[in-house]
Amino acid sequence: MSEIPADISHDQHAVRRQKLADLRASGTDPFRAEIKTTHFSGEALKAYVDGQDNAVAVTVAGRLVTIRDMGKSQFVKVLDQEGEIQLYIKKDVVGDDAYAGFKKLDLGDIIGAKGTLFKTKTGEVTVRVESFVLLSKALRPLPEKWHGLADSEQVYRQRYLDLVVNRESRSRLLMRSRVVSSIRRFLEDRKFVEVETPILQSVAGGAAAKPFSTHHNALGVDFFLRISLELYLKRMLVGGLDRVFEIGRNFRNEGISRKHNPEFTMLELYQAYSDHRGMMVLIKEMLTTLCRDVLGTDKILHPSSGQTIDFGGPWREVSYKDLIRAETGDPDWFTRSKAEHVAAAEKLGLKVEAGWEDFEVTNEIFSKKIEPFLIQPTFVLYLPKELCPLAKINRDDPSTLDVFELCIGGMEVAPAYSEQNDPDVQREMFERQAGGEPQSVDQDFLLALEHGMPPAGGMGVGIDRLCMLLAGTESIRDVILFPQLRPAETKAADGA
RNA sequence: GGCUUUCUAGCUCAAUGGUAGAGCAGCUGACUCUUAAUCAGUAGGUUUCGGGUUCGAGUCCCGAGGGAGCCA
Repeated sequence: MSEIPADISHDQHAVRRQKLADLRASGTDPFRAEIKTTHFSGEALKAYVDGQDNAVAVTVAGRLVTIRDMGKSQFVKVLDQEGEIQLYIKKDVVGDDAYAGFKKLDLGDIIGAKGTLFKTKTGEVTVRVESFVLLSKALRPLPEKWHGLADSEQVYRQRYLDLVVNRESRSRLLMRSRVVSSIRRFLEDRKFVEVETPILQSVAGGAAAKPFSTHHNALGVDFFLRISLELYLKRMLVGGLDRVFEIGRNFRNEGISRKHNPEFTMLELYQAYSDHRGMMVLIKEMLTTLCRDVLGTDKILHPSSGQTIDFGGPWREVSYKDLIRAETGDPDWFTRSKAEHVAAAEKLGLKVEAGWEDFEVTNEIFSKKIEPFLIQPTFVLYLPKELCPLAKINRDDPSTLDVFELCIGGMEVAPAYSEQNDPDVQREMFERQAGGEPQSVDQDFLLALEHGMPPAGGMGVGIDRLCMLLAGTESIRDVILFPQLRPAETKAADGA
């Protein structure tokens, strides 16, 4: 009994599996071929000498993303790390058998090709292929070539498809790599030393946030994933590393939104014998350098406000208190009672939670009515002392701290402090914040401070948000390769 | 967590409560400088899942799941 073979022509996966089986039957393993490339696509395009067709030999490799078949010749494009390059395959150059093999290739296959560079009549530098090899068979089709991949869920869950098919995603995510490497270069040029500190911590300190918890089996103890880098980097200052930084992942067990991913990347840096004023100079230099490195300009468009953010000019400096006074129209705001603050906040249309402290009511005005409108780079100086237990108290106004928060594009991009290094004051501030939960005070850090930490300026920069600014995007998911999603049942790969 | 919205072919999208369609991709064929190549032909669906209303549901209702946005 023979079955009528099923028509698989509509099923691209089945068609490709059949091609794979045919290749294997003919003795080639389409996953084992080797090639020595000589150029990335971008390098090859640059290697062409104008007017001298077929003078330069190249071997390139990449994923087949476009096929234009004209019978006895075809133009195709392959994509590699640097972008696309066009290949031209002619039957009478590669020979009948090879050409027939080329016709069997599918979009998505990874191939290598050897040939010489020439310019087509429309002026595109192209490889005239002399030989090629299939390096890896793609068993699944690529998304549509013109519209790309639009379904945001698939974009995030199958980011590799997004990267192949959506040019903007690709350049945005590659930009992030350049941001990080530009920052590293900037800091290393200024003698900052990069270190790595623990992610598993028994006290998750340095910020106010809910941590993730986990368990170490052999030690039989619970750990938290770090919520900031701060306390361990300051131990480095105690240890005599005067300029340190770390670029690393923090984890906060809170909601997920356009602006929040549970794991995100922070740069934190500490510089002995500096202070918050020194940090202002440093961050301005760093961000202008970064803009020039990555974008080649000082000015970037901020889409939601329509404004052009200018990193090049002087940056505004204003105190927290002045901003609040201006927003509320009340010059005596900071002498008024909590009840008066609550009433005024509600008048501004804000919801005030029952359990809030006085400073939280005021800060709600800052976060809802002021911060979102600070589009141009703005140093907000001298925040109320309740907002951070790790900074030095200001001498002239002991209700405030020697700190700033750099706001750009309506977001907090970089908080910086004159770091608290008095162990007694630090202990007091920790204990007040801990509110009687002794286990949440990092005693080991306080011990380190008692050994003496040099006066220092310190700063944190949210890398994700910085990238959002530079990329002109409104969603943190656009600058994170694999943003956190709810686990979904994925379509299993078949084992046919 | 709440509200709003969305889920249709591999992908991008259509379809008054009345026979589920198109473009790209696929398949067959033509074409030796194409640029979303072109031309001719052809196949492809558990409309996310489970219930319900109805003579009849992709469409209306209820529930579940995933995504997005707003709020917390």
